[in-house]
Amino acid sequence: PAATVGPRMVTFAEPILHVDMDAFFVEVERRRNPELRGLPVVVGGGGARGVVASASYEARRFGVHSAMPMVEARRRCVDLVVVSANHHQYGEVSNDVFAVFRTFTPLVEGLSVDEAFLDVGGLRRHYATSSDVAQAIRRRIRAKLELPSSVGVASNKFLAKLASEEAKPDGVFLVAAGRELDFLHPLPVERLWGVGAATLAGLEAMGIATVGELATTPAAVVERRLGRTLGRHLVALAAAKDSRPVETNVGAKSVSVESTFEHDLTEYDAIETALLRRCDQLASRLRRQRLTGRTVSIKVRFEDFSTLTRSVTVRDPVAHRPDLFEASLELLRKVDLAGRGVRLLGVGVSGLVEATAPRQLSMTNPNRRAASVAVEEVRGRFGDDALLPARLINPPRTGG
DNA sequence: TCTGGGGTCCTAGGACCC
DNA sequence: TCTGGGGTCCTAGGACCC
Repeated sequence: PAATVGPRMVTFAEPILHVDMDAFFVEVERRRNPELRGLPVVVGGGGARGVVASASYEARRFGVHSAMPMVEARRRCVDLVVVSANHHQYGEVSNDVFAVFRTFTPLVEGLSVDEAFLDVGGLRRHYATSSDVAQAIRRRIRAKLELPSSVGVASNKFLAKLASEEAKPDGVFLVAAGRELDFLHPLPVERLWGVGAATLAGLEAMGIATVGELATTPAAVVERRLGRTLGRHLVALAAAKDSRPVETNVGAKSVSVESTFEHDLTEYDAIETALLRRCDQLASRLRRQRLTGRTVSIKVRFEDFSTLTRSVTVRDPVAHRPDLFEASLELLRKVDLAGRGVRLLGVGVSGLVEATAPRQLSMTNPNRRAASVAVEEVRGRFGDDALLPARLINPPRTGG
């Protein structure tokens, strides 16, 4: 909330910024390796089943975009340079970027590693317009971190988010107060935040192609097809109405580890070992974040891409590998694998509770619990690979 | 095109309780 | 008595986002 003087808020007409880093993973890689500049570069999984996580603008000119299978990306751009992802580093650079945001305002709401909403209403005395704030933020990110970014400026969050797309690459785009509908109504409906493939199909079935057409459709008609919550929400957005405040982030709600095998697994033992490996990784992550959780979930994706999840909620929060493995193995045993090839296996924890009180680390066997605590202590000091369960040492090279 | 990995939110049904 | 309504928790699936 901005300061007030008299009856009027001292703020900008367009106080909301959406800052979005340009081709973030690629630009972080380029900072480390300048030879990548000017080339069609993507960051992503290099394996047969990898996809593009981030594409440089040079690569985009060939029709390459994020989420595209790497095989297809290489087909479209013969000279494509593929760099494997280094998510740990992107996380650290992301912290640097967010630190710059907070030199302008504490009202920062992160949406992902490389984008955030900022409410800069409180900077009215320091800048003539919020677009000036946007330019100052971009300059500071470039000066301190050598990274390009784009900023959308608007009177609310969802318009700012749309505006940052228009700003790219390396620019600022303002949706002026009072001109919102001029900007919004010509856009195709799929540009609305929250409209994906399924919702788009529903809207198309109603003959709605643009945001303007959605805005003139009776709310009841939209709600009947899309459901009350979503329908109401989209109709409001189409009228440029979005009163959601910028909210500083609270803690995560779930932590999970999943990965796709290079080749589908059919042997039950191999699937079980892969599950143990994921439990091991998950335990490490939970330890680093000092979290425990009450609900353990597994995710199984079959060769035909059909996917199922199973979950169980336990009384006392868990975080250590043996507990995670025990719970997830029980879930796996409930799944009818029926000789079907398993493409992906994942395990996760939700219902998170901060790991402070020792009694939250439930284990029925006190000796095993003591051993697990010792393992986590060693890993905390010497790294995650310092101690491994026997069956994870020298694993067969099946990829996973 | 043959489809990653990390998340969030919503819906819906059933159990259970008052 | 054969039948209420609301709240909360749990599970499963799905849409969506980057």
